[in-house]
Amino acid sequence: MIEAASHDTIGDSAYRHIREDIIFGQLRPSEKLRLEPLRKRYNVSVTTLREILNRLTSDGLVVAEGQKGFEVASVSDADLWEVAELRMLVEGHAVSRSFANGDLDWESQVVAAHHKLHRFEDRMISGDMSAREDWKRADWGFHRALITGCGSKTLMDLHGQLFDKYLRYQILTLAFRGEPGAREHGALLEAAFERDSTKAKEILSTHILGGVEFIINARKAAAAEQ
Amino acid sequence: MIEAASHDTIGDSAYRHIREDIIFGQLRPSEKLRLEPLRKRYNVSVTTLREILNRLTSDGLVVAEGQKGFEVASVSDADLWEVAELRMLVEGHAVSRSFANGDLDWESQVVAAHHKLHRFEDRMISGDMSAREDWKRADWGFHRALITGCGSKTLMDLHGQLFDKYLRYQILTLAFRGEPGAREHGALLEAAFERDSTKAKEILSTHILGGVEFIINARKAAAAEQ
DNA sequence: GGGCAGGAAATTACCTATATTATTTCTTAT
DNA sequence: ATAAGAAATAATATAGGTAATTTCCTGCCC
Repeated sequence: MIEAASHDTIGDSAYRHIREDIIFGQLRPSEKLRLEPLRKRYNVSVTTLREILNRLTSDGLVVAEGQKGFEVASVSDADLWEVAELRMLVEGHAVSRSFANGDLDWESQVVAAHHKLHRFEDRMISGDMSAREDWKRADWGFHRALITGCGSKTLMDLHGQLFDKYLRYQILTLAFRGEPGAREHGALLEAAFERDSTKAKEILSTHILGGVEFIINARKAAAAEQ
Repeated sequence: MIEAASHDTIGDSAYRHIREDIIFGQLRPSEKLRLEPLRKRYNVSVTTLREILNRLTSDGLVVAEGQKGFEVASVSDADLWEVAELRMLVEGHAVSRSFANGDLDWESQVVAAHHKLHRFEDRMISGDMSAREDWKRADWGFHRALITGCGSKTLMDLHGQLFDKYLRYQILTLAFRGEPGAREHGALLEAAFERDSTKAKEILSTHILGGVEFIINARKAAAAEQ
């Protein structure tokens, strides 16, 4: 969920790789990140690896304790709530700004992003779960498109951080809510046309809270199966 | 503005040191951070130094470009606006949550923090500018105390990041607004007693916007002097 | 059997040294 | 003056080694 830059070092690309592996669950929550095995897995030296883990620590996806090394940030319902609440706050604000500033180009981008997302949603709803990762990327793309008009890089970066953390929970629980989520996306598109940011914020809150509830139920079910 | 942990490594303490030096202007905005001189200055190896700079990059206080190395994040009026706006949003939200949850212990902490701040403000207003750094720390302490009741670590961390960035602008311009700022702090304390979060948000917005205006004027004046 | 010491093994944090690669600066010829 | 190429500089990446800490194992005692 981070764009590749033209000038990037080995460290940068390994950083993105590890970051995605955490978000997409290849590296499990609370998993101990031993340096030697990881170094081999990502084909980098210990030094470079440590630089990467330090960055991820500042991102909040990895925790480093004393001299005990690194591990993947843990997950909990409480943390999910915190992340979701902040996402509502920040994304809601960004959407307002975007609606106020966005021009026709922006509007077109939003339409394009929604179209793409909608196609994937249709496939998912009709039972084809193979495109789950692509669908998630399209979801990310649509929500990003909605806020690109906000005109604040700081705000966009912050949103990216929060969205990624939220996304990890969705991926971990394989959560696809189906039609309700898709309907909300449609309603968000409508609100964008009308530049009605109050309405958009409401939908967004429903959307995110609905997602949290869904994820928490899925987590409960998974825990009960143990 | 970051608490020292009991178990900290050389890297951790150097990280805090460099961070403070950026925020307090010892390392100037846009300053190129050459590895060899810095290594000597902070008594660490290149390896450790690079780990630290990578962390600061994720914090947004340092930027790393391609293979051109690191430099201190630049400053601009536009960036200040972005940071200030986000601080209003996040701190306002945190204050609401804090007012809703805070118990008597919390209230007492707020009183204590305000008392300390008030003393420094008196000294500053009467012309004694020697305690500028202490005053800034007390300012930080008061704003932090107001939100400690929010009950969300994610939110507190995020606020810390934003406050630090804002603080750098204040320090860089040696900004002390005097009585208006002090009055607003008093009003915030009052709002805390009354648990009136709407009022607190309003005061906070005035407080931060007033600060931004003051800083931008000071920056203009400094630029004109060149 | 459960808990608790003590020591061995593993792991991390940190440093130095070195190779490689990219960028910047300086030179030189046109 | 300008463009091309060479030299110098600086950043990235790797390896290897030391010291300190943590973790794990084993035997002992209650």
